[in-house]
Amino acid sequence: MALPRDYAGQACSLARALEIVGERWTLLILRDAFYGVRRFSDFLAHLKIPRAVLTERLAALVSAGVLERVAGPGSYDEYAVTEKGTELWPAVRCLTWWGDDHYAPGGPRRLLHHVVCGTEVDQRDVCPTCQAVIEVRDLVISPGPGLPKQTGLTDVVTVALQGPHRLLEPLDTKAARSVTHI
Amino acid sequence: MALPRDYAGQACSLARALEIVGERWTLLILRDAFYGVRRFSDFLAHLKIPRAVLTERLAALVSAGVLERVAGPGSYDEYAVTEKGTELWPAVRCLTWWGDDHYAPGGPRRLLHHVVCGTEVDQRDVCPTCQAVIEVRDLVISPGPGLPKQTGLTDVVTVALQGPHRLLEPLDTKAARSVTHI
DNA sequence: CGTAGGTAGTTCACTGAACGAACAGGAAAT
DNA sequence: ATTTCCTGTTCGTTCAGTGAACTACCTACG
Repeated sequence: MALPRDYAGQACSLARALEIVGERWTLLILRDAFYGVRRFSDFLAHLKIPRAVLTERLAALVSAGVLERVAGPGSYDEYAVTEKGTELWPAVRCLTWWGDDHYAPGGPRRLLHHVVCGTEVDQRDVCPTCQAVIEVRDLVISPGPGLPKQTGLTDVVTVALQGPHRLLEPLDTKAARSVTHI
Repeated sequence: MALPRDYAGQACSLARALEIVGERWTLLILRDAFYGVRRFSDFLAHLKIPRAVLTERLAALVSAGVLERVAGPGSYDEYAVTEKGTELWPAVRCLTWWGDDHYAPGGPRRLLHHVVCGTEVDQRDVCPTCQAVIEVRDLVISPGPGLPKQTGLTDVVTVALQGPHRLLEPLDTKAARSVTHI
């Protein structure tokens, strides 16, 4: 979306929000973070984003408190979604839903189920079975009917998301990496 | 957000959606359209956006079917939100809510009430009183506690939004204009 | 060890979009 | 008839995005 310039003079909370997540690539980075991507190289491989832009966007998101830089299992840092960041999930979900409705002729590319009961959730993150609002961590994402098969993408994130995966749970990109080498 | 370039190769509905509404200014234009702005000059005055950019964004939104160009009361065309466009309301609302939560220390800048019962609505467009999902047209927006008073902005849209206003109802910018001339 | 390769950046030249001011043609107001 | 308003278009400048090359550090393996 938007460019790094601010929307000066707009007495509007939407403008404030867009100053944080409105720039090109930013929401896609955040979506990947919800999917469990945590490493610089994994964002890079999955999004095919210029390295300099990824560096800048991650720094901006950390600075805004949407992501935080934490020590990973190895000696490399990882980027994790903060509480403030998880509160952006509804926005990501709404936009994705709209895209599915209008630009996914084969049906949704990804499905979301409630982890405790397995029910597919509605557009408002309310579980039809449990009648309760679902936490982001209690959502499981899995490939949907509209997801193109075998598109030649072999990056570790794409491979790791071939199966169901709980949101915000770090992807096991190490395992996915070994799969691609077979 | 983003720039006019597409997010090629992303098998993701979020990327599709961002190709439509992810560019800089686009969501702010759409927000104004929900507020009832319909004329080129009113978007221009309220957003302080370069004319060439506004021309291009409006054309892109019309081309995408989010807005449609209709004959206005005078001899000038107006831009109206389509059904496809109204389906983007949840995304606009989610982002605005997040901005209010984190960047509006004085409370929400705008309040939303259900037109049939007057109840303030929750984050999911569900009316706590009616227990039903609310249509966009049934929402009334009014100035909230966090809205800065008397910021020197005298554009017709800002003036027209000083009072409560039903979403998608065309703003009476003519009346607002005469007010500013007093 | 030592080397080869992976990781997380930085730098740089090129391209393209955003910006703001000036200009243009038709409609409205007086 | 003249002026002002409205909806654009044009144009030069500025600035961000792009992709390739380069750097420094860390890890794995023989």
